[in-house]
Amino acid sequence: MPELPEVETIRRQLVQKIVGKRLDAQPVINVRRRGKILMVDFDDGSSLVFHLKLTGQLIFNGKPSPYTRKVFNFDDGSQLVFNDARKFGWWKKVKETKKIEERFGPEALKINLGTLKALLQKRPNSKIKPLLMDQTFIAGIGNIYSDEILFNAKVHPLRQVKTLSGKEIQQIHQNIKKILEKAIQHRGTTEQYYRDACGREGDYTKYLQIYRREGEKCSRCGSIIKRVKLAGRSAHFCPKCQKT
DNA sequence: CCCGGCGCCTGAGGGC
DNA sequence: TGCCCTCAGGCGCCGG
Repeated sequence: MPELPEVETIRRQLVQKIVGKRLDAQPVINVRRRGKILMVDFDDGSSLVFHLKLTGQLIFNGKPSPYTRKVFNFDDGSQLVFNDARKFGWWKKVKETKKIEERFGPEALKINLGTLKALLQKRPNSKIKPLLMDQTFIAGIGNIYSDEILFNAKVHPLRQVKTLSGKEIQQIHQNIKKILEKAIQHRGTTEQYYRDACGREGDYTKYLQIYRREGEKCSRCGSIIKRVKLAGRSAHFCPKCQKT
């Protein structure tokens, strides 16, 4: 599932590959990201906006497959191929991205501790995991990285925000940065479908401590990792390291 | 405010 | 081997 690190990986690669090229006679001037959204900007202020959702791929000069939904052709003969097995992903051309960007909370990698604390104070009764995944609260974190962040911060995914100590909030804040940055360095996590813009799998998969490890031993204390469902999503945690 | 459930879609994996 | 069933999951929307 492409979350912030995966989309950022694709963004960085596409900046190198498509800026300066023309799509339908229009020059690409930049490739930006907001949360999990990717935006290809043109010189007239318009943009092509993508959301990869669960199984979307954006592969530069990728080979068309049965899952290919759209091929964007550049003036030099190169192509950007959009694949999506589950068809949840979307793209659209917009005159400007302002309205789309406004819907998101602060960028997960840019938020400072004070801002995070202030935002959390407004939602005292929320459970921490769904809140971290709420894109209007903080932008970029999904199911995989929220599990990893909370495991590393030693906070149970169902903890109510108002029960969190200052130290725990600080740990959450530090691990948001630490984990997302490390995941970017390893070009993200490939569960099944994710590929970077070069068609390669992400290497962060081997660093996952908790996600999809139900029944395995916690790397810190050896307890058996558990999984709970909340609102149709799974949360993985160590029952000993991450207390309710 | 907060939560749960549904629908979108289809591959994967388990049971038999 | 192969068929059928269930599940996962981001997100918008709705209802309690």
